[in-house]
Amino acid sequence: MTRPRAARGEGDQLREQLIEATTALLAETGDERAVTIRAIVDAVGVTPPSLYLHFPTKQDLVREVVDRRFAALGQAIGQAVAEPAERGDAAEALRAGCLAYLRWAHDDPGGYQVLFGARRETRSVGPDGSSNTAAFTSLKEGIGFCQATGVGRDGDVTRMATLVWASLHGLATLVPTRPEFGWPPLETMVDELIAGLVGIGR
Amino acid sequence: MTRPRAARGEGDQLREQLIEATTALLAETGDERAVTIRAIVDAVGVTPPSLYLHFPTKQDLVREVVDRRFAALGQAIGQAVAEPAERGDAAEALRAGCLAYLRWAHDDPGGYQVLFGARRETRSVGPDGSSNTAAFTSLKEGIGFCQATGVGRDGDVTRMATLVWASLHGLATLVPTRPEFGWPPLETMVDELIAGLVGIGR
DNA sequence: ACCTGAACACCGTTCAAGT
DNA sequence: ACCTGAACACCGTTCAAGT
Repeated sequence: MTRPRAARGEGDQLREQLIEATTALLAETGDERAVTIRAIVDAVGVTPPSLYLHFPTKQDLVREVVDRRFAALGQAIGQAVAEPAERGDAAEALRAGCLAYLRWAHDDPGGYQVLFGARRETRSVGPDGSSNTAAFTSLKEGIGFCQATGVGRDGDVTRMATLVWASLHGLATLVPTRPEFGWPPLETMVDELIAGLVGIGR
Repeated sequence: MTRPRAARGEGDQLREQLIEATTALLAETGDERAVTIRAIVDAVGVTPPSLYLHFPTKQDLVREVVDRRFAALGQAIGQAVAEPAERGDAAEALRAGCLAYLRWAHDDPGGYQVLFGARRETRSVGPDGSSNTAAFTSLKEGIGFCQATGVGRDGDVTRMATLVWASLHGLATLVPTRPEFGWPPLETMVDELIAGLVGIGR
C-alpha cells in the first residue's frame, strides 16, 4: 500500500504497520496461506529481513494479531453483557453474551477458525492465557448469576459452562464454513442451547 | 520404509502405497506440516514426480486419505448404534452413536481437527458429500427413533440434531487440543448433552 | 508404461553489508 | 539505529528424458 516508504529516526512504528498489514491481509483474503511474509512486507513497502527486526518469527507476528482479535472478542462480549447485567437481568445477560460470541465468529472477516487454527500452531509457548478462556470465565459468571437470581436450573456451573462453550465453539466454526447448510437464526440456536443446557426460559 | 523399490508391470499399487504412507505420516506426527510430498515419497522409496502419475495434486491425495478416515468414522458410529437399535433401545442407540463420535475424535491418531482442517482446504470441488454429513443424517435418525418410541421431548428433529452435532463437533475439536483443561468424562458430557438438548433421561 | 534428474517459482529465515 | 541484497534450505509442481 504505502509503497514509497523511507524511515529514519522514527522508532518502532514499523512494528505496528506490520501488524496492521497482517490483520488486513487476513481480513481481505480469509486465507491463512495468503498471509505470507513477502505479502506482508510488500504491503508495508519494506523487505523481508526488516520484519525480523521486530518479530523473532512469523508465528510471533501472527500470535500478536490473533491475541488482539481475541481481545476484541472479549470486549464485544463484555459490551453485550453490560447493560442487561446492570439492570439485573441474568438470563438476558447470558443470552446476549452467547449471541455476541456467535455474531463475532459469524461476522469476523479474518475468519474465526483461521484465528483458531493460527492459535493452535501458536500454542506451544506458555499456558493458554488467551481471551478465549476469558470468554469462558465470563460464561461461568453469567451462569452463576442466573443461578443466584433463581433463573435456570441448579447444577455444576463449570460443567454447564463447558458444554455451552463447546456448543458455541462448534457453531462458531461450522456456521461460517458451511453457509449452504440451512442454519436456524443465531438467536434461535442460542435460545435453545441455554434453554436445554442451563434450563433458562422453559 | 520400503526403500529399495522397483516396479515394472504392476499396475497402480503405488497409488495405494502413497495413501498408506500419507495416513501413517499423519498418524505418527499429528502435524499437517510434516506431511510433505518429499516425506511421503521418501517413505515409499520413490521420487516426487511419481506421485503426480497417480494424483493430479497433493490436495487430491490428502482428500482421499481424509475421505477414508471419515468413512471409518461413519462405520464406527454405525457399529456402536447397531446393537442397541436392534433391540429397540432408542435412547441407548443415540447415546452410543454420540459417544462413538467423540471417542473417535479423541483417539484418532491423525487428529480430528487436522482432518477437519484438511477437509476445509479441500472443500472447493462439489458439494460436501463427506461421511461427516452421513454422521449428521444418522444423528437425525437416532433422534427421530427416540421420538417415535416415546423417549425424549418432541420438537423439530433437524433443529435438535443441528445443536447436538455442533456440540459434539465443538467437543471433538476442543478436547484433543486442550488436554490440560479439566474435561469431565466423555460419557458424562454426552449424557448431559442429550439430556438437555433432546430431553432424554431427565 | 512407469519412473527419475533437474529445474521452476515459491516459502521462511539469515547474514553480510550499506547509510 | 534501521534497512537492503543476496543467499540458504526448503516447498509443490513440471518437463524432458531414461528404461
